Amino acid sequence: MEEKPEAGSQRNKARSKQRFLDAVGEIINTVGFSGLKVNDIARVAGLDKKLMYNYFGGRDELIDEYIRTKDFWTNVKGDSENPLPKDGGREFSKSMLLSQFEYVFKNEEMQKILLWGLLEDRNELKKLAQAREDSGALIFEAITDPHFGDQAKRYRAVTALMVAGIYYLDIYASTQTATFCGLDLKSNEGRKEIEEAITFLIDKTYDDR
Amino acid sequence: MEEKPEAGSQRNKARSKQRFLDAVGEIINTVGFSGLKVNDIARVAGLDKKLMYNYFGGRDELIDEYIRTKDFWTNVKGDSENPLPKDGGREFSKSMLLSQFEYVFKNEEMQKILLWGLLEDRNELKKLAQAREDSGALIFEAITDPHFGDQAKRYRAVTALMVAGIYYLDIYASTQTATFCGLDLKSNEGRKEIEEAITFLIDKTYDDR
DNA sequence: TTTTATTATCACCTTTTGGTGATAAGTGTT
DNA sequence: AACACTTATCACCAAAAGGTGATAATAAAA
Repeated sequence: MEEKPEAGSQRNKARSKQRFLDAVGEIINTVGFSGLKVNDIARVAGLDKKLMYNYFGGRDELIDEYIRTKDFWTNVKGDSENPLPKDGGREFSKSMLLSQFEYVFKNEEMQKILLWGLLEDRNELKKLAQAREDSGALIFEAITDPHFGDQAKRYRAVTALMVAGIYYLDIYASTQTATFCGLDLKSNEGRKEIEEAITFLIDKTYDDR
Repeated sequence: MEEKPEAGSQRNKARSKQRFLDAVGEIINTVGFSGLKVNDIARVAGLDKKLMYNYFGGRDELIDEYIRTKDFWTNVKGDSENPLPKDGGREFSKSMLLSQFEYVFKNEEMQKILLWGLLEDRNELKKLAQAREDSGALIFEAITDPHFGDQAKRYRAVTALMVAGIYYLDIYASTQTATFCGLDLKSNEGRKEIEEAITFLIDKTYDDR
């Protein structure tokens, strides 16, 4: 009953489990959610499907485990012990939104996860959405709520619109060929317009307080 | 070779076709896109699947026809012969965005279509996206572009963020139980915050010109 | 080396799904 | 009534998909 075979050995439970998880990601990125069939996952993983049942319990449990590995947000909050910014978080907000705009655009796997959360009411996806909320709450409560005072909800609503808009526009850019409001969201020009609008709107919101 | 049997007759091609189209909508709204299986569509329609092949050619063609019936946007542009508003479209923009926010929230079928456009690269869905663009272009070119002049693209980018944000938030509200940026998008309070933010941001954008 | 436990594959089964030819049941015409 | 035409159902097939017991191959322990 040994637990840690050498890395190069032919038989390795941990490595096989990872191959199944990787296969899920690859299928989602290439074929889409509808491609997550038992036989196809096993084929992409290069292993027998029986192992999937042995190691995870079944396809659903494998997918849940995959989702759990994709918690992109818990990493974000890392710098929570920074000193309180003097500008009430104005520059922090702008750079956070702009980096989200770029990050989601480049990270198709993240786009898929976001979409997935709007499609299926799978429990693990709800947990992920909740994790995003918890992560964001830390920032709101520590930085922007104190700064905006009784206007705190106004700022949250503005942020909600921006974040949601960023998500949608990035996903749209990756999947649709058409423009959006006449802007080419794939081009540098189009994206620059959006970035400037984000900066503009956040500035106006801070100016108004 | 009579073409129009009485409405109450047992055999009626037009009515049967409509039943298939309705079945597609019902399945999308209850089960989701993954539920669009040939046998299930026929079962929900209450007809034999063979008719689906006879009348539409197959499932894909049926679905395409369904999508074609869901062109929500061509109806919107109805009032294009209105006189040019003196405020550069400020109030028009606000009321349009606010009514979109409410309309999409209440119309789950529309949410599904929007989501679908981000998921599959089906040709009919691209056409729908293009139709939205064409419809919006009329408003931009007639009203807001002239008003904003060399800032026209700035306004378009702001609108893009708002519209995209509205879509995402409404879909999120219908599918996720969690809050978004701490706001309960299902509640009147939460939605009021968003509405006020929309009004605020559009006003600031017009004020800045 | 033999033994034991783990890792992996294989063959096989059942259910689901997509698809179609043959045929029945209405509908209107002559 | 006999006829032709349209509408609808049925029985059936093939392929795809999910799922599992038996068994082989490997690695570690005895």
